[in-house]
Amino acid sequence: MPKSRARGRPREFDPDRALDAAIEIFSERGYHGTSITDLADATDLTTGSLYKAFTDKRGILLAAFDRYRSVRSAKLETALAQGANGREKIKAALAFHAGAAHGVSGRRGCLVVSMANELAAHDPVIAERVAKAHAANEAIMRELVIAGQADGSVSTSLDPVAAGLLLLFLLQGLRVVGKTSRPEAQMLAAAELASRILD
Amino acid sequence: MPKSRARGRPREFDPDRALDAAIEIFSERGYHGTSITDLADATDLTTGSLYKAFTDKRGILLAAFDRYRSVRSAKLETALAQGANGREKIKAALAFHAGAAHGVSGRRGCLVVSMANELAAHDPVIAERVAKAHAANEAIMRELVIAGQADGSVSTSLDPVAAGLLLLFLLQGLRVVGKTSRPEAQMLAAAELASRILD
DNA sequence: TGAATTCGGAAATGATCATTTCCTATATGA
DNA sequence: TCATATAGGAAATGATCATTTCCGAATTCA
Repeated sequence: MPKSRARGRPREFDPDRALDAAIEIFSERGYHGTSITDLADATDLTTGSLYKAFTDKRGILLAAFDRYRSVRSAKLETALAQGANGREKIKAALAFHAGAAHGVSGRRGCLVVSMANELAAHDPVIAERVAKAHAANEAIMRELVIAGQADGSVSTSLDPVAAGLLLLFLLQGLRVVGKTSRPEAQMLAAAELASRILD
Repeated sequence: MPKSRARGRPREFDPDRALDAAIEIFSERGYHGTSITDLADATDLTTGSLYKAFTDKRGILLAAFDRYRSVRSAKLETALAQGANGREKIKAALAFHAGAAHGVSGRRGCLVVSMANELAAHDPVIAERVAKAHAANEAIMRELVIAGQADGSVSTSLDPVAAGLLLLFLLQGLRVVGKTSRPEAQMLAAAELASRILD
């Protein structure tokens, strides 16, 4: 049977579109630097509609954070699929993040980094989501190291746990430095140099 | 001749002490997350005294930023002096930052990272100071690579420019991940693994 | 068709914010 | 000693903030 429609007047806007705008603005200005009016302007919605859909400002952030994560994860997955072996996949991940850490998207910044810095110390829920995001990326890198060791593209003398965390540091640091723009080639060259730890 | 005292009523508080409190609170809560009342409470001063000494909220931040940089730089210098050669100095720098990226100071965070994320995109003056701070740390790391190549502790196949930037990514990333606490040993082991790029 | 429900939207609310003002206190310099 | 200048401190100011309220519109269910 087809799922029955919701009860009252149907929502006229796409919440995901609104969250995409929220992601941009929260990433660039931070949580406290963004007002509901800013969000209403960016989404072309009234504050009432935002409150009805997301409860409050923090609700908008939480939803935006989750969407940011899922969108970025999907894009990373396709980038990783390009790599033929563990080492190549690690280089693809580094290139993926370096690609986001320059120009417009570089200056906009990463929402995970932004929330880690601004809110993690005082908001346990945000802290947990940030920690989960970090743990997920760390795990991806660690598994790529292990896969590379299995396929012979990564040295077996490398500790996968420490290497996974090291690569996480790198990914996050790229986005911090990227806030004050650098040429793409420079970011990429430095990031890919990290593959030397795999020798 | 002894420098003559200033004209009016002498200031009763030590501005550097006030800035130390401002550094802590700005690092932890961010600029927009910190109110003048918060600063007045933390410094045991009235808002009037803060405004007389630092002009406005942004002036407090700017002064705090400069003080943070000079205090941290001095501590890094002494940490580096421990290293016998280029490689050891690089490991000392990594250990120095890893040491700040866990526990209480880890959760407090780095003011440079915080300002890069929150304000660099919209405040050109802050952006320039952040860029200068990054460039300074990058230069230190680059020069250590070059010194290591001269003393034989670092491979000459390494590009010092790219390596300097890579190490900067690492230092900043450490502070981001450190916001959601990790055990010191874990941070240190991962950070020091970066010395593999020097082989 | 009509009761129930949710949405869109504008205006109102009360809190908090950065900053200023005003007054008193304490110093210098002539 | 008195004019000048700056600090300390409390209270006032006006703007902005997040959130709520209220009302007309659009939809479902019986």
